[in-house]
Amino acid sequence: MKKRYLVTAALPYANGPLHIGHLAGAYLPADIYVRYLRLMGKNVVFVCGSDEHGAAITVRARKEGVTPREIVDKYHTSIRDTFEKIGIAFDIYHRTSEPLHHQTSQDFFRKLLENGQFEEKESDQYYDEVAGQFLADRYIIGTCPVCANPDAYGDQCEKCGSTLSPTQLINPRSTLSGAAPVMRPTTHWYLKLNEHEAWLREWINTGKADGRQLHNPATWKNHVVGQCNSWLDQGLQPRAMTRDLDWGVDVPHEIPHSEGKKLYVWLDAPIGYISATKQWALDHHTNWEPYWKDKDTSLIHFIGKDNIVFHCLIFPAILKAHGDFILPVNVPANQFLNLEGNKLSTSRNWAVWVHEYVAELPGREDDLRYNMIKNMPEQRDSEFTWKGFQESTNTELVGNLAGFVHRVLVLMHKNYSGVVPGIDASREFRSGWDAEQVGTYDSELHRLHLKLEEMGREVEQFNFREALRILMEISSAGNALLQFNEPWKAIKDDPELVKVVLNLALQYVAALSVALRPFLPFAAQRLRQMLNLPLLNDDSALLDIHNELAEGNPVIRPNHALNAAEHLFTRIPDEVIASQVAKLQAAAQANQPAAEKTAPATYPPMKEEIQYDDFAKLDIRTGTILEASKVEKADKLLKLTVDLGFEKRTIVSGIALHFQPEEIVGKQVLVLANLAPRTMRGIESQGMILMAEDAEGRLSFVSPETSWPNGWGVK
RNA sequence: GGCGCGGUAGCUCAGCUGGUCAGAGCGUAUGAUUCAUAAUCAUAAGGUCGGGAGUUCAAGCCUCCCCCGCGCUACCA
Repeated sequence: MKKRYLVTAALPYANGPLHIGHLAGAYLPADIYVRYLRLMGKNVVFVCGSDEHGAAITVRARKEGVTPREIVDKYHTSIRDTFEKIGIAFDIYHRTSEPLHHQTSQDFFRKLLENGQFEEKESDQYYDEVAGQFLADRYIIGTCPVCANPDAYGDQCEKCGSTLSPTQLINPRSTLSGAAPVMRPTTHWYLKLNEHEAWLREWINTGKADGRQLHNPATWKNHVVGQCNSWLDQGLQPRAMTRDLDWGVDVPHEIPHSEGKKLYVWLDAPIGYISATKQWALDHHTNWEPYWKDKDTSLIHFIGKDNIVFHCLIFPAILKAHGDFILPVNVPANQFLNLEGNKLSTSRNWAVWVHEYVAELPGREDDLRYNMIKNMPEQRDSEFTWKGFQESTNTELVGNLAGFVHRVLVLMHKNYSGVVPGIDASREFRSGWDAEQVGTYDSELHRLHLKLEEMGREVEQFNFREALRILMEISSAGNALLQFNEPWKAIKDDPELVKVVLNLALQYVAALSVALRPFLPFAAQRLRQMLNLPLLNDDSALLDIHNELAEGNPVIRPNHALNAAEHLFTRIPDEVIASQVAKLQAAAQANQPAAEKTAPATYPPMKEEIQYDDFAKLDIRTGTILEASKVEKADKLLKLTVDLGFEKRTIVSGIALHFQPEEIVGKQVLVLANLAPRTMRGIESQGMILMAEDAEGRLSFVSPETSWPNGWGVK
């Protein structure tokens, strides 16, 4: 067992609020894990913070007519408060705009440079000649090559979610000036990731690095290892660690060619974990370094699956390249959470926003946490539905758990005025775990202990759904214990039985008041209050219970006075669910027409003026498609044979997503006939078919109005 | 097209290196019960473990082919 733990949760990007997908993906599992470790008396630091740099934030700022600073301040505050309200208990929630972070990142850059980890390379990037600056991917918009959305960004299309590069965009234009950008050379520092490939492969697959066993790869999730190997097998390439950005951490100024260059996200965001730890250490007058550099520290990154490669390959490479840092022992990435059958989408407003949830359903933080843990996407994508949320709350939390707690407390007050009775330990009764079995107080306490241990093992293996299920089993067994022994009847003629049974049931409740804290921290405190036990802080309360149970001691001693019974959870009425569903749909619909309305307004800008001679260079001919077939191994390409009258041409055209080969045979088309041949997928294309494209990205052939002879010119 | 991860009872999901692995929770049905928020407890339902072929004494779990979902990636003049 390691001496200390450092747990990180992915830094939220400060250009929008938090939704339930973020929660289920990274923050909730991290929070459960950390709270559990604390209850077990472990030394653990849990860090997170806002990722506040990058072009998306400046784009948003310009759109809203404010400064980037105002954007990140707004969302940093909102996200931080939302985490607090939903009970995510970071030791520190830092931010990457802090000077401490800038220094930390720059120091990393200097160290990597010093270690010879970079190569300076020139590449061509889009440049806006009107605005006079290089364009971040996010500053370039154009038509998405996948879904034909005319307003896709250079890094991603928000309509279809495709990851893009600016050169893939059709008709790219600058968001700064509207001008068509031009390619221009620029210099950047590239991390020689290729040199790290070999050890990364070994480390990922065997857990060994530099001959030392650092982790057991069998404990890593399949999809994490799989995704890494997929990358490794394709060969790691040097990756640019700097960009031409205007909002971020400067490349240290003393370094030549650093003007205008910022550290790219790889050398910015993950280092935020380190600067957060530094700030935490400053605040607590302690040293941050053991948490990042001591072999006896377990470093664990909680992230969503979109972050696997960053955290399992690139960041470890950076840490190793630096030289002094430890590597993560696990990166338990979750998959994605869907909402009511569709992917969560910030831009389409298909989401449950956490800040709205906590405002609209106050006091129901744990209801949400419970349902999200129950459906946590641990191994595969999973689904949140309002109906399911209502069901899990009403049946499992209210019916099973709160019902159990309430009936125990009520029976305690009815029979013993709320004072825990002493018991006859030799008295036998029917076990709540099995109606056929006879149990004693000691044997049943022992069984409780085993269950708690079982739960703990699951948490340690990041199986949070299973861990929570085991706790609910304790509640069910408690209910069964009451059911089988019927204390409400036995009180008349067998009072000793009632004492044992109720005392035992109360031990279950008391154990749950601690064990539930990682999952349902608010309910756990309510329960403590009801039991008249001290509220939990982050001491080793669960470890203490383990120790007591191991000795055969109860969790609550006789003569302890309980507080009044209350409802731990309340039912969610149908109206609440109906209004949430309606709200979700209204938001989605409001968003739909808006997209259509704005679309026609964004015609591609006019290209620069040309002379007749330029036009005259184009040799456009009429032709007829004779044959058409799909190109092997290409989704978008059709191989066409076109009759130009005087000859037949083979033309490869990227229209396969729009037309079936059969339906276009015989079609009359216009062909740009003197375009230089180009080979695609091994086929030489001898020309280009002219197509019209609309705002939706639909394509139409451009043809003569009526049947027309092949091979004649167009002017 | 390539690669990765998935496709298990109505729903949401567990099933590690092949041999009590055919499971859990919810929903449903029937019965029991009334201390408890129309809560609880018991029992049941017969799911060809995406489809097909193969390896093996034995396969959700291994191999091959195919289909579907998600992610990454290639092609788009």
